[in-house]
Amino acid sequence: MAKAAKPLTELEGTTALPRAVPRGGPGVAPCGACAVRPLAICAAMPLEHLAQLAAIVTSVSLTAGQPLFLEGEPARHHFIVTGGALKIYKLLSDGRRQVTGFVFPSDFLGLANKETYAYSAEAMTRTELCRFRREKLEAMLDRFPQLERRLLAVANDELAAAQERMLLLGRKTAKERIASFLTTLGRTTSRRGESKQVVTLPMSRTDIGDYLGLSTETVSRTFTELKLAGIVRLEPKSRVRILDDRKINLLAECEDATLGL
Amino acid sequence: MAKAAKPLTELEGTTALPRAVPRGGPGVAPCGACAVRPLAICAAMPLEHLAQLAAIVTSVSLTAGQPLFLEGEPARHHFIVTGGALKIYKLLSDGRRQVTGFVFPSDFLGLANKETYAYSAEAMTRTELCRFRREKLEAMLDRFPQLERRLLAVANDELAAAQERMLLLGRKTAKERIASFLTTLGRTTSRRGESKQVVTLPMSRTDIGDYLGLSTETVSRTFTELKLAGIVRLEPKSRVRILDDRKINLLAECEDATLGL
DNA sequence: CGACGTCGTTGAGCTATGTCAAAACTGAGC
DNA sequence: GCTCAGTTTTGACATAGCTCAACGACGTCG
Repeated sequence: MAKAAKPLTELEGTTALPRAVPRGGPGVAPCGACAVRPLAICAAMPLEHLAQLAAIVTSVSLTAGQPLFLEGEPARHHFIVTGGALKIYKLLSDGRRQVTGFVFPSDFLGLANKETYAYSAEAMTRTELCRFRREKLEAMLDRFPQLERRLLAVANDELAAAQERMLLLGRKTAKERIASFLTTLGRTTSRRGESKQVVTLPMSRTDIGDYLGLSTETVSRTFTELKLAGIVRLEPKSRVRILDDRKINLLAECEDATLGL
Repeated sequence: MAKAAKPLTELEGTTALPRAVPRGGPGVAPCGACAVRPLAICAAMPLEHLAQLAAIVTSVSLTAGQPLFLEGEPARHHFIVTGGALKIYKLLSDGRRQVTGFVFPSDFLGLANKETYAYSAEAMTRTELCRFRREKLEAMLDRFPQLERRLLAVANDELAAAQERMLLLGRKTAKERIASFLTTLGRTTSRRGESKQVVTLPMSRTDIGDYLGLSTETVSRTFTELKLAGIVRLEPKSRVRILDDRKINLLAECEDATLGL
């Protein structure tokens, strides 16, 4: 849980506090050398104008558990994650929580927001991000249609993923949810080059439960079930090794399960 | 349920069948006179170039129960609904179904699709749509950045709505789901000018169940509960009258419940 | 206008998953 | 290596919502 750390935006807003968090201003973290650029929307930026992007970015970093922003705050920034991992979530007034997504390096963070943030975002590990003032990034979109096109594609993908999640939340059993979770996470981490057989879970059981619409206990029990069935092995450091690819994909029941991937 | 009618795209694809369904080609349904344009993305089209939009549109109509397209088919078209109502849904291999959305006049239909449709779409009542070949609409986006900007805004809104639905599906009780459903539907229909107190439900109890992640029986029971609690009245012609605005908003627990609207 | 098929409602019992509580593990610091 | 706080796992029990089944309402079509 959040350790009552103040959200970044508050720390910085209009106050004159020492800027503890941003690590560098324009030019300090040149986009040209960015490791996640090929996968991020920045890849759509024409190389010769990359400096314009670098000129409006601020690099920020968060420690585990630190909120980036809270639902309902004025949405002043967009972000691109360069390292670490965050969760985004919505709360009900009595504390029930739905984690609506996990955000990883190269992901764009800021869609779905209007005047205010539509959800809260909190770092799960030490996290690095590029921060853009909204107006400035949007002006950039005007100037570089390729960038806007790319953002639309990202929104499209997220929309498709959201519908997949609705199917999961509305109609899948606990076992299917966990299986889908593992295969989907495996697919996204392998997109960034890592093995698909070993999935690292930077989030707690509670977060997984709140993501899948289950209780912590059910998540835990279901992991044990999958373990006893020989489908996964639970390894140290929050790693899960997928032992039986076919079975877990069958359980996950995503259309692409039949691909046997 | 679908009456085994063939999806529109099949009926028309490359075959030489008489085009029974499209009601008019370019120019026949001039965008200038379109009743939903002010609310649809077409509103972002500069008036003086509206003819270009009209030039690439085909008007199609569906009868109740007729599929527009099926999940997995090549996604050749985008649509804008001009009349009626559709449901979009995803299926699991054993027939479990998640209705991921209802689509009403002025809504854009086509986001979230990649090469193939990410979900199936089926008319719930007699429905009229404008149909655009994907490439052509996308070429239009290139030419009219305002249009693309508008589409991005739509995607944004849908993303926010999707997250709200995840909260509903993952964490709300049956009563809260039905209450949220009614208030949200009331809000969208009032956007198109109708009363907010009387909500018309063009969809069956089964559809509502598949939309909210509940069984038909639970939907039905919950409606009766709300009725007995004096919160709604069930009227003929699938209408629901909201008697106690405050209570239903409290139940719905959407952040804006506190607005008392 | 009456019969039929579909859809919605109600009832009764079942089960997957939630809740509460305690035990076992894990990792950070000392 | 030991301790402590937090997390995960396991257990026992409770329950919201599901399933199966019957009944009722309603619109449609002959």
